[in-house]
Amino acid sequence: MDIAEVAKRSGVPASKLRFYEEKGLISSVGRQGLRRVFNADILERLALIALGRAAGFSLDEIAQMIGPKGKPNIDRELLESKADELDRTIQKQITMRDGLRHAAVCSAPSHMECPTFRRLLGLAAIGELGSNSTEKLSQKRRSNNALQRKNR
Amino acid sequence: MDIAEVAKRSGVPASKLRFYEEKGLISSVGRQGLRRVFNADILERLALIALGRAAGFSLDEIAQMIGPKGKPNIDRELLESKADELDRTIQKQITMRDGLRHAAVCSAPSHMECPTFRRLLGLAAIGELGSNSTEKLSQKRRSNNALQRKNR
DNA sequence: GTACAAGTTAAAGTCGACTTGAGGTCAAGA
DNA sequence: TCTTGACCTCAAGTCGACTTTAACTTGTAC
Repeated sequence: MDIAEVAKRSGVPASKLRFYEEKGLISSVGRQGLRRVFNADILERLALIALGRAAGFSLDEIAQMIGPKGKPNIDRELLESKADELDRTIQKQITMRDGLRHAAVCSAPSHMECPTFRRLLGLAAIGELGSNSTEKLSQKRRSNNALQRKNR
Repeated sequence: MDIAEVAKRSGVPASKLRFYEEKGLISSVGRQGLRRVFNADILERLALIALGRAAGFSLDEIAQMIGPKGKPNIDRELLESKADELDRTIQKQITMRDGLRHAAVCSAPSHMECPTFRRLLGLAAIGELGSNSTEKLSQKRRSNNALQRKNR
């Protein structure tokens, strides 16, 4: 298959395929002249990548998990910790969803007078909703970078 | 209160406060020399902003909702549609979480041989997990921008 | 009265995941 | 033979939400 065929079959734009190849997430079996030639199993691999993204993994994490080629070595511990993270996110979102739902039908003259809304506001104020561990990580990475820049 | 005080009380860094002011999300009551002076109600406003962010609103959306000053005019329809969106996200995440959880304990020799995992893979392949309406919107905005650039 | 910590601005940088653009190569069809 | 049009590479741009940096200005404590 050439890149256009893969794009069509998978719904993934060619630019993204090239990008993924550059990142080492996928690879072509060879070239016909300049043109990449892909094996059919690329489709499953792309699905795997999409799944990883949907689960909240970064491309780098996915690259680690599925390796440069062959069958993925997915660590069960990693899966569980991602599931846990997802679960925490879900709980927060449920809180938010219910809060929003209530606020939408609440009879209080202004949202500010609704106790439910105010409780939510309180949670938001102490950072109890928002920012999960992934975000904190990239936050940390950022400051580490800053630190390293400083120490040079 | 000066900016440091607000930062301390709210946990929001001064740089973010200046940024929010620039964006019109908050405003200081005046200046002492160069220095911004904030009224105490800034704290509630910041909580409101944090809440909006946690609910998945962009800063621009929040700006629209809470207006340049005074009490927010939050549209109930908007709240409901955000709640619905959140709900769809939650459903997908529950699917993912359960899938991950299962994969983590699945006895199949490789994840690829596990029907549950493969079902998930199938969903990912057709884009059924991933990308919610918000992402699609910014996607659309991006292409609109590209279009406009082209048409200039 | 002077040093200095803490404020100020405007511009540039960061992060991840891509997309876009410019300029080049090449096989196939008219 | 010549022209497309699909592919190629590499660099630069995009998006949102901030942070960082550089170059000032000030209120305040000594």
